[in-house]
Amino acid sequence: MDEASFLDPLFRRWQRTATLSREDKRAVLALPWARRAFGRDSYLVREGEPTSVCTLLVSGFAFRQKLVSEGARQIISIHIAGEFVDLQNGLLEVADHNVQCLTRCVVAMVQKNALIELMASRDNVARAIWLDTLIDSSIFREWVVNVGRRDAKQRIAHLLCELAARLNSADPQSDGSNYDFPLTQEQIADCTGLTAVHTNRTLQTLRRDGLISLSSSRLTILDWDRLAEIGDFNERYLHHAV
Amino acid sequence: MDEASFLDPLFRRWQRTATLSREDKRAVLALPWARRAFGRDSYLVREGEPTSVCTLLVSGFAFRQKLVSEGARQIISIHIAGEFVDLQNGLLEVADHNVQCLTRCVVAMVQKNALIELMASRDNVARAIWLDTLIDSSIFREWVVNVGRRDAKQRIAHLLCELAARLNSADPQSDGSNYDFPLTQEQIADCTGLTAVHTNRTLQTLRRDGLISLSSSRLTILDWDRLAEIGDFNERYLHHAV
DNA sequence: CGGAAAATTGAGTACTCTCAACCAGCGTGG
DNA sequence: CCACGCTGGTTGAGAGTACTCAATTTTCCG
Repeated sequence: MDEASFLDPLFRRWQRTATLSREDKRAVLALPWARRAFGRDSYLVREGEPTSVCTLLVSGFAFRQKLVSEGARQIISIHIAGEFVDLQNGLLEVADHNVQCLTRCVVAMVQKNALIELMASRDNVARAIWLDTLIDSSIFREWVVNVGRRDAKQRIAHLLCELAARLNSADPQSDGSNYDFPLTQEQIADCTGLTAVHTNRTLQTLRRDGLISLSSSRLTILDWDRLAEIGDFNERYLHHAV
Repeated sequence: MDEASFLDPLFRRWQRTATLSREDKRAVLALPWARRAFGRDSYLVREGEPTSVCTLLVSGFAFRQKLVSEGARQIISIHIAGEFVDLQNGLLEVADHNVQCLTRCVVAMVQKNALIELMASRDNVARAIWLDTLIDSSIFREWVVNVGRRDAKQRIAHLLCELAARLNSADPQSDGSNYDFPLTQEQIADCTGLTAVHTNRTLQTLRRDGLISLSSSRLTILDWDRLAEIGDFNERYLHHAV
């Protein structure tokens, strides 16, 4: 991937929901960034540590996570290529949660200050970035609902639908009902507030019901309508976001 | 409350975490707003409806909420006086959740466009507003963790701690361990993803253990340290916010 | 090819839910 | 001023979803 196109996915993403002029685009693409690669499970952000960079996920998957006192882990969101994984820490001095790679990841790191200055000077960009974080928030809210008021089958169905919808929105070429699924069952459990064992059994009932096929990291949604209905999935909360 | 001081709580709140100049303050206080009062349970924002105003809670309590298909309700956050309840909808065309009054509320309504224009012209204000929504997000994340990975006792303890900490931070004069508690048991249940019955029983064990006293809408935290420990409460995620 | 990680299965447990009844406080109206 | 009705709180019993622990199989990766 050449230099020029490295920040392109980002720009495309912002373009979708905000109005950015040619100068805005120039300014965004002029941001100084550093390319880095990370292995599975590497930390991109650590709770308690001061934040200084913003990390754009160029390829791969990442997730947000917090640990509770007994050591249990709750995953708070999944991030796909083209998304900033830590805009949420934009103005916060100290990270309040962890961000980890789900797969191998290539990222572009931008100094937080550069981004904040860019926002101060270009209000369209500021708006685009704010919007990005607002959509993240909306997803957090839906996750509160998911783990708070749905049963195991619904939670997992909802999660599968969300990922499919976002992947599809990010790349309309892709087939949202058939994609490389980056989560282990234990991670699905941590997304949904379940145990790995119960997640396993619940996935089996989804398979038995002919809703999905999931093996060796490949997910096929066999009956989107029914899966979405079971998961009470309404994509309004994604705000046509990636 | 006279005109001049109506937006004051807001300004004080933003002042705490952002740097605003005298001109910024003038611009904020010059925002056109309309005072309105609402009764208990009134809707301030309705899911699915276009958003056009931003609502500052001047007095009273409000909450965010979403309904699932079976009709169950999940409360996503509580808001106290001095907070904007729907900045989260700032750039979103259509609300993705409901906001309701928990008690009688007095609010100041500001046209969304006025706020967005203010942000475009004053980058300090934009930053303050963004920060506000980022802190909201952080609270959402903690709630995902709370309902996802804690048991009933922990969830309720955490909720009580959070409210106390925020009230205290909003008004350092107040005694955070003894405050008017605005939630019914059914609402506590909807915050924590439990049923009202189980919430009742869990509150009883908290009382029996000498941790709290709660009756007729008055909460006293008898042993803050132990309650915070049980609830796995670490206020970092509040970012010293109100 | 071998070891580790991930997925699967079984059995027993327990936390939380459901349903249903009952009590208590309080505002309203006769 | 008391009765009524409503909302919110409390209790009991039984059911069920999800958990724990532990063993086993399968898959993945070096």
